[in-house]
Amino acid sequence: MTLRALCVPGPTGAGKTAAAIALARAVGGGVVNFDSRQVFADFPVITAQPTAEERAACPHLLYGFLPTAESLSAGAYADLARQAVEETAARGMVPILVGGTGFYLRALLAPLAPIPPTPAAIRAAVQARWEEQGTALHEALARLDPTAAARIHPHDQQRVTRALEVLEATGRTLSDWHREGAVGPGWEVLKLGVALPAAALRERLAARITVMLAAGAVAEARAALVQCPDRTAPGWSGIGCAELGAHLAGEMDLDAACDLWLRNTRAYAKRQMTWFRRDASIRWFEPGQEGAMIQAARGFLSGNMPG
RNA sequence: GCCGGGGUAGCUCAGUUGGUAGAGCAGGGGACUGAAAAUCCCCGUGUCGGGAGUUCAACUCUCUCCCCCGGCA
Repeated sequence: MTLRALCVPGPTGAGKTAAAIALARAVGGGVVNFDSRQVFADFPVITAQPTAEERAACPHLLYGFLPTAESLSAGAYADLARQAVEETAARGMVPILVGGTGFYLRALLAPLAPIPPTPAAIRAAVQARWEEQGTALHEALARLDPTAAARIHPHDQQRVTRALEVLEATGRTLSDWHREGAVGPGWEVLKLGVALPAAALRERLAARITVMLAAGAVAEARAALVQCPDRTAPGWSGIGCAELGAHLAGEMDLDAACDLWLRNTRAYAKRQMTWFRRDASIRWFEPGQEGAMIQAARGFLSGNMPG
């Protein structure tokens, strides 16, 4: 029988956690995270991970397990998440994917090309070339892999260097790898998104920072700085983490850090919506509409409704 | 009151020797195949504080008034 899962995508601060818990209670579910920041162990408050009380409602997987110094690639995430989903289903529970990282969700459901991890040494070498040559690297890529180069903007450091890394590490071009279709997990997934109008979301985001500060966000960042003083480490790039880190390093006062934190959060929420809007399979709800979400979920799980 | 420094895009500011203005941030839209809360792309007419004068032409020079910020009284 095909595995059926629920998915709750949406921008940061829209109320996904509450909706997911309501769904989990109603259908006997277990939550699996697909948020690239809530995986970090040192930032439970700043990344708005579910609280202990919330987690007590049902199993929660893939939250708060990664050290600040480590990164989790989309591919590595997908492997972990696939296991987590299958494990949840094996326990007789409905997997409920919850999060805001569209790329992670795609990596899990639509899988990535099966490219092996690129060695750190090659990656470092390509980065060094970018530092020296910058945009000219795109010209090199255009000669080696014109298809990939055509799709990547010359200024896009991450994608230009990634394409070159893959070529050097595997001897095959990125576009060649992409031609090779990957096999998806074959699950049936019902996507019930949580979002709200921009003006309303803004208010929530501002209020949420106040709540996070009251919940010890600054102390959390201070403790994280002891654990991992290198603020260029992956975990420190989270919104709120970076700004509070800068504040603790004496680069700005707390008010300035919080202003920046809020602005960056808003911009991020906008980018998330750009990603999710494209996904026509998402049915959207506003916070507080848990009843309707549960109804839709029950219909889907009873098998009478196509995903 | 006097002496400086200012008043230009929602905010912070650039504007060479006069040719009616442009960056960053914010805001809006978009992309996204292992860094993704990342990375990147597109979108800028605004009484250039008000008024007058000089000039073919003034954000730019002159006068005057108003308002900020320092310092001296």
